[in-house]
Amino acid sequence: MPRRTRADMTEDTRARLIAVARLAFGTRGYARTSMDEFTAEAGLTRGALYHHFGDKQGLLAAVVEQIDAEMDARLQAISADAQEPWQGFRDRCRGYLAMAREAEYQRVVLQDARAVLGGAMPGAQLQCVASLRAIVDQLIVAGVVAPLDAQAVARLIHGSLTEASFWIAEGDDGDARLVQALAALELMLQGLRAPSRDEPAPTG
Amino acid sequence: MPRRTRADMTEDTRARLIAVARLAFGTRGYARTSMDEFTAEAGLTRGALYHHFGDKQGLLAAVVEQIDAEMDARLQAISADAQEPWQGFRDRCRGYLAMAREAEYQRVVLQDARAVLGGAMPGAQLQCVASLRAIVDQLIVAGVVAPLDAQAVARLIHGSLTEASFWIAEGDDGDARLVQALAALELMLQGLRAPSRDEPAPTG
DNA sequence: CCTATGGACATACGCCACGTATGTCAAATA
DNA sequence: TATTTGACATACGTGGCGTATGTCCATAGG
Repeated sequence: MPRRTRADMTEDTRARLIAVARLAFGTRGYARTSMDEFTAEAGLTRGALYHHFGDKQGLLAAVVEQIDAEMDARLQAISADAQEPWQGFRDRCRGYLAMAREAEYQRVVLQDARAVLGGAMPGAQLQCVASLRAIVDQLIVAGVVAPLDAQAVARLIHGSLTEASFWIAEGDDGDARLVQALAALELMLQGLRAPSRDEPAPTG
Repeated sequence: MPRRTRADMTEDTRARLIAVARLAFGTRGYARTSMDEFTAEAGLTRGALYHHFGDKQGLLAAVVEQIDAEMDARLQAISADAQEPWQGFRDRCRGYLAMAREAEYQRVVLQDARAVLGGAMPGAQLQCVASLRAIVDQLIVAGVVAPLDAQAVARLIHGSLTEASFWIAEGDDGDARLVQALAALELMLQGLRAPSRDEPAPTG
């Protein structure tokens, strides 16, 4: 077995391409990133790019997939070490709201990916949303959350959190907006809970 | 007073430019719309475009402004003729969820505008969101909604509704997803209501 | 060990599209 | 009627994407 096989070097350049693209897309944005300059920064040419990813969109898809995978792993870690299922769900939502404030995530995943890769990118095709849906499904089966469509709940929550992350990032008042958003989120999530037996159904 | 003054004709071409661009952006999307072809369809050249709107982004901003104004007017009509304040708020949210399913709105406002005009476009700078915030503010003052930050609540709701509109549009099962989304929305909105005196505070 | 094949890139080309600079003509104004 | 201003059209330069073509090296097979 040779020390460095051909497949290894190939995977290296792929990873390097994605890493440099991730940085460029995250800072300059997708449209303002030239494939000539970008590949030069990676020490390659456009030939390597189109060989591996087909076109500019394919590169963006690869970058989004990597960012999404990392985000999902971080969120799974949060919801995993929770004693109560509801707490895991709640903490995961709060964690996502905090993480989605990162400029790279907003720019690449929430802005560019949606426009370039079509409206289906976030939140369909996103591991973050799929995991959230699974958690909601478990909560519904356990009777903690009211009997609703798990997909609908997951998308509603995901949408509110992403939009809130933009709002928080717009403000320059530190974490003041984050606190406000978390308070409002708390009540909206509470509304999803299945009513206990001795609790009267809400009127209106 | 001449029958058709110069300013009238100018406004005509402006309106025609916006109308044709609105159609093109709504069907082909922003990126795939050539300014050469588009202006030709309007019976003009690119000279007229750059004279009135500065650049392609300026044209998109004008189109978004028009679409948003129309949407806001339709929503104001809904929330205006409601006997109870809460009903007006609730119906407005439901109405927006139904309207946001339109392909033109999704494509132009929710997809392209966010990426091209920056992340601040929807929902800041959008009349829809500003009106929703005002309604929430009134409900908070009236004690119907819990004491929260109206901006945060409005953005959370707006985000969930836009995301849900994409999810509904992705499905081909008619209005089944709309019904599911409305059910989940109902509970999330109920969670925002201020607790009445004889009602115990939610635990957890 | 030698050859052939295929994949991993680099190089070169054409095309499209945006923005700008310049020109023209009609309307408003004095 | 002379002048100015604004509403367009025309022409040009530039940048960037995708593709076609070429080259080189690693791996497989005899």
